[in-house]
Amino acid sequence: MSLRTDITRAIADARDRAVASGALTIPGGAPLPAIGLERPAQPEHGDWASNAAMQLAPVARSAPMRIAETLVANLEAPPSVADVAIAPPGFLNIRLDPAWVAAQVGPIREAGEAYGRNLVETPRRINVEFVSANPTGPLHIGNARGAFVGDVLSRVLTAAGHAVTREYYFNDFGGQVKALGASVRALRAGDPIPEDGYRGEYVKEMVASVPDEVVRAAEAATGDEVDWVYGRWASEVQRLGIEQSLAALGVGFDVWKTESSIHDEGWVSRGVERLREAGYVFENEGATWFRATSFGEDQDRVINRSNGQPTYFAADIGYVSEKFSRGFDELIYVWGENHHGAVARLVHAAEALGHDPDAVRILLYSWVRFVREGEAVSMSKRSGEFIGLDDLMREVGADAVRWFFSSRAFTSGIDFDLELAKKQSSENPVYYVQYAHARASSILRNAAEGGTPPDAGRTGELLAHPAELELIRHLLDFPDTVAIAAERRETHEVPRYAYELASAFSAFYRDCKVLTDDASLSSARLALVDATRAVLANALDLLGISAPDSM
RNA sequence: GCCCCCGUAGCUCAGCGGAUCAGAGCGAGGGACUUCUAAUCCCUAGGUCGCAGGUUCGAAUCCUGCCGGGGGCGCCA
Repeated sequence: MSLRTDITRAIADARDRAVASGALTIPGGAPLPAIGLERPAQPEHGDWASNAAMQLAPVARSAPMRIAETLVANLEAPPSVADVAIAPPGFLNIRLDPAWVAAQVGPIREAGEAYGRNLVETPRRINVEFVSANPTGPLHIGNARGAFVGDVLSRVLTAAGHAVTREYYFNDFGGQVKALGASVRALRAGDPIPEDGYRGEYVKEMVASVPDEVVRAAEAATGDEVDWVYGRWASEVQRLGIEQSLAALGVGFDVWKTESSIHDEGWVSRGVERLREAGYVFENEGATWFRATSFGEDQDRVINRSNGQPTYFAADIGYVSEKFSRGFDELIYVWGENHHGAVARLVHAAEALGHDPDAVRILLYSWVRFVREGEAVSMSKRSGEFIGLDDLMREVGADAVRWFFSSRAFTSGIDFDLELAKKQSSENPVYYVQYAHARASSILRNAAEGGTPPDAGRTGELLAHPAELELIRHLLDFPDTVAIAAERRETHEVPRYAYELASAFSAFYRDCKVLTDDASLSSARLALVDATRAVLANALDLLGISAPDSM
């Protein structure tokens, strides 16, 4: 499937043969360690290197160098491999056959958009829920990270071959909706906004456009219901705005789910009933509780409050059932780390409902600290003090923002300096990658005008320059990059890869003139340019970033 | 008090199921444009990988303790 898996498998086979023939003994039948394979930094260490012998040393109770020799003696190398050298303290340094490498241009080019796709042997049905910001105001820059982490992760999982459903969950049921409604009511009446109300400009804008039927419904209502009437209307307005903002960012969703629908369709009551039958629910002090302590948590969790209102957790119980009922193999939740406290109870509730707890994966991304000229910018919808996501995209640019968020591990807390981002916008590495794509496109255009067609038929013999081979080796890395990112549910390796590919292409451009008097060589190099252009486009597509034909 | 992330070059961050890892981008200094796109390329500078122990033949990477930053520990979401 990929070079990495080919070579790894060959080493594993060599090990197994050695064990079968008695050349390698594993005392006590100890479990075999995984075979590590990496791209060495120094070229003299080959194209790939494996630490398999050193990993095996403790379980085989033998010297790494001797094991390495045994592995090499039993190795049936794939055609891609030219030779395998042993280096102290026991590395296998693997060198690829340059002619084989050069001959891969054709297959990569033919695969085109399909290259680096459908890599997994067993596709899974995966639900990715992300953003899920409350519909109490516009998206602000605090929501940006979740949006791009979820979006890029979904793209990578899809590319790897999984069936991904992207989902947004609207909390339209909780007290924050009532608080939003109370703010609208207060502003309309000229009263002060309640303590827990919302103070943003957008609330005032909404107040100016409350439809007549909403006003009539509110006038007909009594007590708290007045706030709910305004709140339901206002949250629906915000919800539409959020959908538009996300669409403008290129962040798409397949399913928009509301908390109220989870309640209305009975998922919550049925879920709680199932938990009750399983013995995980009890009543105490007028409230209904989930016995989280059965799963090692330090306290039990309230499902229904003593005032009769369900908690957010109640909806989570219903929602997790509802999601599994749609046949997903895995549920991914992209949450901000402030939800850390809710992780254990959700996983345990899923387990108590009879689901595989490992199928519920919660990815917590760390907070972004937004800084403007050294000062932290506070972000609060209630105070109305925040920077809109739409504003950020206008200020800094969508491609630069996407690159910024997708090139960092989501577990790292990061600083986002708004002034610096604007200043460095033109220096952003994303443009470097796009530029490489534009440059490749330009060469292909020139060739087409000059009547030189790309031809990958003889690249195996015609392409041998170090810069050519290095570029092709990078192209060959793409499927592994996608597969590893998908497997780890970590996508920040993709921008890094894209940058390195662009860099290898720049070196090639510097060292190898594509359009020359030698028609055969030109055609072969054009095929390489075309393959590179396609892979750059594929990598950028994984990030949701455009691949321009000219800049 | 307990739990979870994080601490690596001036800045922003990779690397962290050990070895063949001291890395990238930006910034700083120097150089290359009658070009298949200079939004590019080449060179230079720089870090006791927070601190202290431990495990190991070998630790940025694993363990323990401290220090520092962030986030949790609600009948809030």
